[in-house]
Formats: sequence, C-alpha cells, structure tokens
Amino acid sequence: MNKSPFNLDQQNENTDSRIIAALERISQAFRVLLWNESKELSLSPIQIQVLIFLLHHSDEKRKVTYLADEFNMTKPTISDTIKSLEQKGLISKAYELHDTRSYIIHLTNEGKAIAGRTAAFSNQIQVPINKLKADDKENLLLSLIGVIDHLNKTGVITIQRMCLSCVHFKPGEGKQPHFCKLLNKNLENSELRIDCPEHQLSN
Amino acid sequence: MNKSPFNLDQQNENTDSRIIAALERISQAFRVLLWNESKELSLSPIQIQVLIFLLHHSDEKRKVTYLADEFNMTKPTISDTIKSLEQKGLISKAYELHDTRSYIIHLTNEGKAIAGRTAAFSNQIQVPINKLKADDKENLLLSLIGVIDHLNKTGVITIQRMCLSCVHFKPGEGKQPHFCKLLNKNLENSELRIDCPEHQLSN
DNA sequence: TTGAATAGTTAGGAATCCTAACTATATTTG
DNA sequence: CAAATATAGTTAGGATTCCTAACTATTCAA
Repeated sequence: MNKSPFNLDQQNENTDSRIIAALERISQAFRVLLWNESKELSLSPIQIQVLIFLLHHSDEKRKVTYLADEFNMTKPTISDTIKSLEQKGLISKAYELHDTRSYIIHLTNEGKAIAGRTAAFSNQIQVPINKLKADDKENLLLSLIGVIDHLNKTGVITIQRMCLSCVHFKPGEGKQPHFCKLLNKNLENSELRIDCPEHQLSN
Repeated sequence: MNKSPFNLDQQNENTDSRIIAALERISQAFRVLLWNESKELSLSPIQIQVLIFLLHHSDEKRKVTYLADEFNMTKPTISDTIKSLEQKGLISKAYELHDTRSYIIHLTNEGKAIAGRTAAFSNQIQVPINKLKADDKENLLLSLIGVIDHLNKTGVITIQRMCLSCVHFKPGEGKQPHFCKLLNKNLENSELRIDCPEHQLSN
C-alpha cells in the first residue's frame, strides 16, 4: 500500500510539477499571512486587501465595480465590505457630481494608518527575495510575468495592469531594451511593471 | 490628487516589490481557479484540496489532524469537511486496530475519479511554465524554494516536506551536487523536492 | 490506576460570498 | 424628447466556511 522509497511520487517527477507545487505553497502562505493579519485587526481578509489597494491606486479604480473585478468578487460582496469599512470609520464615500450613482472611496486617516501598517504583511516574503542576486531576481520576475500574462490571456485573471498588455509598451528585441512610450524611457527586464498606475489596455 | 505619469507608484519602485506583487497575483489566480473548479463540482474549495491531497499522500498523512496542519485549519473544520465528503461517497474511513480513536481516510473510486480530473485545475499554470528554458526553470524553482524555506523557518508554513529540511538531505557545495542519503543518489537543483513522500524533518 | 495527552466530534455562531431582485441614474435611439 | 436599455450600487436571503469552546473516547505515562 505504501510507496517504496524509490518509487517517485507523481508530483516529484518533473521540474514543472515541482514549480507548481511551490507556487501553491506560497499561495497558501499569502492566505495564512492575510488571515493572521485580519484576526489581529478584527478585519476580514477582503477588508484588509481593499484598504491596501486603496492606498496605492487612483480615483478611477477606487470604486465598487472596479474592486469587484480586481478581487474577482461580486458587487454585493464588495458593497458589504465597503459598508463595513465605513461603519468602522476607515473609509468615506465621495459622491461624484457628474454621476451621482457612483462614488469614490477614500481612506480616512485611520484607514490610511491601518493600511500602511498592514501593507507590511508581505514583508516575510520580502526577506528571502531580497537575498537573491540581481540576475536571479530578474529571471524570477520574468518567469512570473510570463505566468501572469498567460493567466490574463486565458481569462483567469481579468484585470490587467502589466506592461505586456499596455498600449504604451514597445517590447524590446534582441539586445534592444523595452520602451515605454508614456514615460518616454527604456525599461530593463527588472523594471517591467506588474501594477502600473498608467496602464492602458491594448486590444 | 492624481499622480503624475512620471511619479512612480511605490509598488513600482524596485524589483523586490514587483516580484511580491507578481506572487500575490498568482496566488489570487490559484484561488480563482480553485473556486471555479469547486462551483463546477458542487464541492467547497477545501473539499477539493483534500481530495487532491489524498490522491498523492501516504497513510500517516491521511488523517484529520495532519490535514488540519497541512491546510492551516482547525480540526473541526477538517472534521466537517470529511463528514461532508463521506456523505457524498467520495471518501471512506478505515479505523485503525491499534488506535481506535483515529482512522485513515481513503478515497472511494468515485473520489479518486473526481480528484484525478480535478488535479488538472492547475494545468493553466503549467502551460507558461512549460515554455520556460531549462535554466530558467531551475532558477525559478530555486528562488521559490528559498522563499518557502524562509516561510518555514519563520513559522508561516508549518508543514515541511522539502529536501532542505530533511534528515536524508546533504546539500551540495560548489560544483558538487546535492545528495539524498535515502535514495542514495545525487540531486540536481532542478530535482529538489517540494513535497517528498519520504521527507523526515531534521531538527 | 490515576492523570495527562491525543484523536476526533458536536454545538453554536460570526463572517464570507453568492444569486436574485431592486432603486436610481445615465445613455442611447427611434 | 420619450422610451428602452445599460450601468452603479444596494438589499434580502441563504448556503458555506471556519472559528472557539466544550465534549467523548482512547491511549500513554507516572
């Protein structure tokens, strides 16, 4: 019934499977870290994620519908989350003049404080990455970007803010570096963005 | 209020942060894929994860307590999950003779069928990884292993089945490859395991 | 053989996140 | 310009997740 020690488990047969297993493990770590953080602050995981997101993104992304897409949840779920955050005094709604159905979500000072403190929750992942050599970092980032790009193309992840899918991006060829037409500057591999504030989806 | 296009967002300032952002995105993808899969099969995400886990692991790991540790959940949560899977006819309990408190969880044929079909849920992640060059794969794996090893050491992930924390493992130095004392063979970087069935924790 | 540790369950409840149906505003178009 | 349609967000209600606390039953240790 038990496997012989010399009989490799399927998951161990090739490097690809091992990489996927590693990514799964890391995904789980994110879940655990987020869950720990949320218990400490008496906030739900999604509430924390929303707070952190609000800290770094511009007005047109600070809306219920956008957040629902961003986190792959329904609008009611986000609506509830926002209501709860408002009751806790961590965000406020700013209704817009030209469209009174909609509003922009702003962090209150307390909300900013908590989001800032909390954004450090991924520090534990940062430590081992920081130790890598520059070349390895570049390779790692490129590999991960490749994975995400594929997930974008197959529709698993809907929201896109990476250079690879941006109208302003001109990919490098051979020794020529990439180029961003908006920033008007060359981009090294290690400068490719995952979440660019200026991203504009190319068709 | 809006950022100037030339004012880089904090998240874009350095490669480390971008790598973390990428890992977060991929974590989210796993969550989405798992959730989609679970809707299709009318199983909860944790139920699916348990089924897949049972497909690949040996008797001493097929128990409530072990599963609870594995997935960072409480025993009652797993207990419920098992009860539900049993009612659906996907697993059966085999009580042990020497300890009647405990039982080993076995997949039924139907359970195996579903787990097997479902294990493919990560195929969408496999495609882009498969495209990488061998060198890049090795680098990617090593980098991820470094991250996981750190998460293990800091207690974020409790269960460990990687070569790096195994009594049978003798790490390579310089050009000398790693060595597994149990398999009695050299291990290339790309052969380092994430989830070895023979893992034995070194102190 | 008594006390402590361990495996798993039950009970109850807070929170997550969904679908369906809704209000209200904005946009299109005939 | 009025009617139809689309869009932003909310409400209501419910299935599910996952927890804590308290429990039973068994095993191990002193």
